[in-house]
Amino acid sequence: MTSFKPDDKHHRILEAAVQVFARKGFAGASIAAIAAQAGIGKGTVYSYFPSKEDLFFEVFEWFSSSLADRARVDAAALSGNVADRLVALNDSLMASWQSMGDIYTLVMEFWSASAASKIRSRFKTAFRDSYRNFRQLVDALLQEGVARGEFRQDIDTEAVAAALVGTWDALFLQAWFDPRFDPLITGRHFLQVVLQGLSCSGEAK
Amino acid sequence: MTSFKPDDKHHRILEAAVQVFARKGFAGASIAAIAAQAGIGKGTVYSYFPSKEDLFFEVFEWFSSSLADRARVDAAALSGNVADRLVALNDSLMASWQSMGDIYTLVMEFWSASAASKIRSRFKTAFRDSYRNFRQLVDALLQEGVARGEFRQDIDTEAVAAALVGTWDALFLQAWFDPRFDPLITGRHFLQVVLQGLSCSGEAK
Amino acid sequence: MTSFKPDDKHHRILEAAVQVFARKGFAGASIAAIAAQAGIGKGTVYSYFPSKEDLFFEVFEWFSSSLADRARVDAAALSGNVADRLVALNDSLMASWQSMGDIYTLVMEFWSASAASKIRSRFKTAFRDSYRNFRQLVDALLQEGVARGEFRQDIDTEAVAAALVGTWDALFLQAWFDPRFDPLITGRHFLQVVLQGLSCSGEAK
Amino acid sequence: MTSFKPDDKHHRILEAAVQVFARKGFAGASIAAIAAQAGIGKGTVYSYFPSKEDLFFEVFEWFSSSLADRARVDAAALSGNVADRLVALNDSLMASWQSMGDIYTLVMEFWSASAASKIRSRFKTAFRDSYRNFRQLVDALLQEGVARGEFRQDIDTEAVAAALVGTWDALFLQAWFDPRFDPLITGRHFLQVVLQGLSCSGEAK
DNA sequence: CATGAATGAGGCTTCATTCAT
DNA sequence: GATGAATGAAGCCTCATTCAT
Repeated sequence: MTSFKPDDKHHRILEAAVQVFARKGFAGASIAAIAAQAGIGKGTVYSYFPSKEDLFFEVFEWFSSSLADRARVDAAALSGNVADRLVALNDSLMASWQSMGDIYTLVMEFWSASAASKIRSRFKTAFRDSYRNFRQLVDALLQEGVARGEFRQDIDTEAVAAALVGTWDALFLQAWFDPRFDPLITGRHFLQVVLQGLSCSGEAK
Repeated sequence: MTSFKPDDKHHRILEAAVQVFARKGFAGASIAAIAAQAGIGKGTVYSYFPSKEDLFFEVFEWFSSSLADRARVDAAALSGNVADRLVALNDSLMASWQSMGDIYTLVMEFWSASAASKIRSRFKTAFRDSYRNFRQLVDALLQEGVARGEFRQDIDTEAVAAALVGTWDALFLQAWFDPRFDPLITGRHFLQVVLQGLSCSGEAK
Repeated sequence: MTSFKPDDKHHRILEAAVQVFARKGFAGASIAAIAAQAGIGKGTVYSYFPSKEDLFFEVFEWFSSSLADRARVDAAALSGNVADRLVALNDSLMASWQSMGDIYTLVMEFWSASAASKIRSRFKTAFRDSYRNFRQLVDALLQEGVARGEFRQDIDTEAVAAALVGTWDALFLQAWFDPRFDPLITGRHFLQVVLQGLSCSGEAK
Repeated sequence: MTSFKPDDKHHRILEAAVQVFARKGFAGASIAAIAAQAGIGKGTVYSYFPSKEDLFFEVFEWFSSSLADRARVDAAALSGNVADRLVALNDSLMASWQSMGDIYTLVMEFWSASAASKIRSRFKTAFRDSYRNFRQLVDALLQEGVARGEFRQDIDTEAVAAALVGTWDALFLQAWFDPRFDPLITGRHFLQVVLQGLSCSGEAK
């Protein structure tokens, strides 16, 4: 997950920061700990990052773009049936989160930072854009489904895209709190219902 | 939203803490600021709460049980059609979040606290239980729908309940990041699709 | 050891203070703890004692005069042989300390207070007088021994008195640090040597 | 008395701590005051000592080992006559204490710390060992005196050693309380009596 | 009189950041 | 460049003391 040119100091620090921020949270992580984890001196961190918050923000950017890349690749990977591609996206995302292991806690730290850190507006903007992008990606998929006649014409693809994106987020959140909870299967089962709703022109309500 | 008997000191402090934690986050909030907001001396806080973390946790408990109460009431309010009740729940939840205003950021602080604070396990457990309860509440609704013949027999109600709960969470989160985003309408539109999927027995996939 | 008219509030507080100061030291003892131990309200302490330090000083005075009374009684009790009376005094003092149990730590707190508390000069003066009195008491005994012909004429009774007083103090101190150390027996054996030195006109040095 | 390599920060802080603890006591001394006395920042203290209590304990260790070294040297210095060496030890100890000046109050703080501080057991153990060592040192001297025929065979050298050690402690304590009191002369005069008692085989009691 | 709620000064400790080496 | 020693602001928390009830 975290792979850089191993000798690049900037990356070494970033990798270390990922670990330490994930383990201790933003407030609990000390520059000293990050430097130690990176195997360098405290002062060196400041030659590469202007402040602890900037370092944290770069961790966020790296994290966020890693995920976006992954999703983009997944969405493009399959062709043909849109429904299958959505299921594949579900599986891939859940697996992706699962593979992050301890790093997942970073997400919660990012949320918190966007709510209350000194540079919250930077986080908020980035989060907003990141969500917009992801929604667009899913929206494009859905529209393709509509175009291909897989889905009904009258659906609000933007709304469904937003909701699906959110559901994936939230399923993994619940899974993080609850070891008994299986987000992948839950996601799949739910997706079946949604796909049903997308395709059949029923009289629900 | 935050209304207590105005002369009860414990409540005064809790109210102040809600404001300050929401504005500054857990780490950024100082006991001094909370005391000032409550119009009392710093030391007084400590005759009502053993520590900053305990105070924060009580804020969480208050917040979390307020929401749970609200949801329970909403779910029970209407009778008859389950689909309508789910829509009502959607509307009520979104309105409820919306009415919280700045206080919403607390949720993100709670998530962060459950990831990295010194009392994270308390938060994790409470969150887990809180999600379980909410899922059960929605699950019960869905099962009622199945029993009443509104929904198909073969759906995984638990999965759908979990996903819906998550979707509501996540829609509001996205709305918080993005002023252009309307969670209530988005939620309704998505819900229509889901309800469609729940009711019509199609051949999606 | 600590016996007062049980319904006298002043004494109740003093008794409680003895316990708490002994257990926690001056700095570690809180007025709240003392009040609780006395079974009264915090504020009440201040109707009887102007400040924590004054309360502590009264504890000191009580302690110190209790000991002085005891010593005076012991010294007067026996008549006849001065040597025997010194041995009896040794035994009585050591038993007296021993019977104090946990309260002994107060002595160390008093020393500390006389070195560094805000009212150190009060403590110093009181300690000085208390030592002077005790030295005089022992000196009088020794002089009686000289007068009775039990001891040699050429001894510096004041020096011996001071040293004996100090030895008793210090033996018990060592015993407090070291459970293997028996101050009573050690005191007796040493006293035999001293009595020997007091009586026989030898050519040592 | 307190002399270290002047440029070693660890020692600079220790020296400053000695002064401030002696002047204000453990509870009354603030890290800020110690840092100021050392001419450094508050935070620097914590890169050399983990806590105020640890710093205090190191002051104790320094103090205690300084004294022990001194005593050991003194005891070894003279050879020949044991009686003379005991007198020399008396003189040296008293002079040693006297030269400490204000620093003497540390002893009382140490006692207090061993009675009631949070790390009392560390102090108690250290004190116990320190007393044991000093008693052994004096005991060895006395046994040499017995072996050389200077002293009688039937004396309890351990008891006499313990008592002498205590007497020296206590004489200086009395002197600290009472400016009129001369511990050196008092100690010498008393020692004459003890030496008499050690040497002449009399019939006292 | 007795109480205990309220206070705020004060102290330990942490840690982001700087800067001389 | 890299380092880590030094700093001091900032924050949690305790507790002696006051005072309204």
